[in-house]
Amino acid sequence: MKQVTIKDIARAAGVSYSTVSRSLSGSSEISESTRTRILQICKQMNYTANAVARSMVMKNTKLLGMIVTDISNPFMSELAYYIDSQARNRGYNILLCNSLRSLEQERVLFELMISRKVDGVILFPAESESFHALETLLPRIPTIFVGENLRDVPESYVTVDNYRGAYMGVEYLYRLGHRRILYFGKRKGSTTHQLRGEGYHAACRDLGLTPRYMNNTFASTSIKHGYQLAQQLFSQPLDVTAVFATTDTNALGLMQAAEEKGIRIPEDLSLLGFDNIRYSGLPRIGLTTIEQPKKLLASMAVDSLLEKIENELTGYTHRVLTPSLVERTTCLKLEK
Amino acid sequence: MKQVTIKDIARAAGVSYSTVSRSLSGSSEISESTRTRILQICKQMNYTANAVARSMVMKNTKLLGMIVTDISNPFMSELAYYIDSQARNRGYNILLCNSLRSLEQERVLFELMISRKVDGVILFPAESESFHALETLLPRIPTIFVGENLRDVPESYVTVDNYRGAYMGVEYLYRLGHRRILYFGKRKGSTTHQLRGEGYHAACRDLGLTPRYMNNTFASTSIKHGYQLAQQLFSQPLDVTAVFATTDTNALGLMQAAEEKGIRIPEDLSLLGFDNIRYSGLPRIGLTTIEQPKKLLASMAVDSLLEKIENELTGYTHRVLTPSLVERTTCLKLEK
DNA sequence: TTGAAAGCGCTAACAA
DNA sequence: TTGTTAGCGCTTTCAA
Repeated sequence: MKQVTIKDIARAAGVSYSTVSRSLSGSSEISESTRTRILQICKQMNYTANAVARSMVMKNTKLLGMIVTDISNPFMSELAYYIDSQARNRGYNILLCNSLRSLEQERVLFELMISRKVDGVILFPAESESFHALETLLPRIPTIFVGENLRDVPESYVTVDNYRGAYMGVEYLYRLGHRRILYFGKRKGSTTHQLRGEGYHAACRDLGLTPRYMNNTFASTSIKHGYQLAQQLFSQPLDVTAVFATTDTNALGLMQAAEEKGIRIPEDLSLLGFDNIRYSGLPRIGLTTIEQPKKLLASMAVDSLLEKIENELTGYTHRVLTPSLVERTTCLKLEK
Repeated sequence: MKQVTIKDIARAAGVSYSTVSRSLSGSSEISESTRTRILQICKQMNYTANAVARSMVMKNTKLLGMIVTDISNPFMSELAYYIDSQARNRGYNILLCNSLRSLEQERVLFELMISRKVDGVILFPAESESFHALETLLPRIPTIFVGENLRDVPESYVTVDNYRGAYMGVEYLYRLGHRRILYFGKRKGSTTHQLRGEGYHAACRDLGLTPRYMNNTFASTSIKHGYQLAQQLFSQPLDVTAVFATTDTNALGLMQAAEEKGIRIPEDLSLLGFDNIRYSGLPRIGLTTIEQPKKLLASMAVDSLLEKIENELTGYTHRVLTPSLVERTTCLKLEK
């Protein structure tokens, strides 16, 4: 598996290795004849440029670090797909890591990215504290936060307008005739979820409804935790007609608990989610939900980051996209 | 963002840079006193080793290329999660790419991996032809194929015993009393699916059943294609009591079509899948299926690959794991 | 125990 | 248009 280098090509072609380099880089002043001749020899000798060596001198790697909390989460993996394709179009590849929602892991990984000299990092923050935990490291490498509102934090991010999304959700349920709407799974430690809660609250206020919460005491909004939380909810009589779940995964957990309790959705209880993960569109599930535009989120993340990298931009940008409602079958219109 | 290098540290410490290098690499002969002194200075000056430069001289990158067909596919993303965690434990990181099931893309990506000097590649083949398409490139970099039987191909792979899994599935349905079992979604161009088909066929033969096929004419076994295929199936009277779908995603598509047609699962029709993707365990879905042990598959893939890399092993290994049945709610026991 | 120096494969400034 | 040379940041002989 001996590596064919530029020198071997130079020797074979009887030229200096800068000539070979020039032929390969396409640009530069060089005669068309030697150029094609050398390219031919490269092909014959099975030469493949060494990207590591090039990185060394070019001072870039054409690599983007992507730190997700968990790639097996459908929201992340869908975003990851779009990010990869967008990045590749622009000549970059993705170095993938999972932080497991641990601030400590996240920090280790971020340092790894610095060490590996990636050109930039796309970060799905482990928590709302991620910014502060990484603050000293951030100036060392262009970074964009994705999917989490960071409020007034001085670093770039792209996210959905969670406040607005929640507000829209309540309005929708209101229009269907619902007046007693529970906000299910409100979770601490995430600005995203805080904003969703605030949007819900504001809509209730504006529409004259009484806000009702069922807080999530668990660390995450997984299906399992939604299920456990819903078991608590269903252990006493229901006094609401609709539930607005803070995430689709939480909603799915609730659905499962409802099934077991014989509570029919939407006949007995309407259910609205948030995120529109792929699961939600599945047959038999058909979860009505507030959608995060994942493809757009991904391409904005890549664009913003590359803008920073390629134009050596300092400062930061905040991009906030408007979510939309995806109507499926879990919300019932109440007859008067 | 000026980069602090080993030279800066050396200058600050008043030693040569080989001394600094030795302090960092941990090993080597060096006095404990200077070692700690230098480490201190590194910390003070915020030094982070340049992994690219190290790769240059060490002739390894501690990077594993991972080429998947589509990371948003739940089977892949789950496997990717385990692979990352396993690789990281062993000091490697993952370079992620999506081939989109295109042989041509796959080849481009494989060459990219060579160029980037990853230490090895984990490949989820685009097709059964992947091996031949990459054959000339394979000797240049340690590679392991994952999730696809390649039969007698002289390259390492780890996969599940698809033949056996399908056989087990038929046996299970037989035990429940089913005698007319349709194999749904048989697809060309993939050894995996061919083997599943053969397992089904063999089981039918051994149990005295008549094999019945509904072939997949589409390129993939997605939910959507399963749905379309099932629409065809349901356009004429059903003469089977159970359907064995070639993948869970296909089964999910069929489920949707059944729902629309008013065909109840499992009351009117039993349904068995293959893969056990996460979707399948969801409430309301509860798909009974043949499970691929994803965590095990992932760790075997990493282990086999690292063995090849670190021991500079030549030759190849084939590892075939036995799948297992996961019983949920889509298969009905027929009363005599 | 430490330092000097070569070299990994490449690009680019400068000369010819 | 081409060749010569320095150097990217690091590890590792070899010598002191």
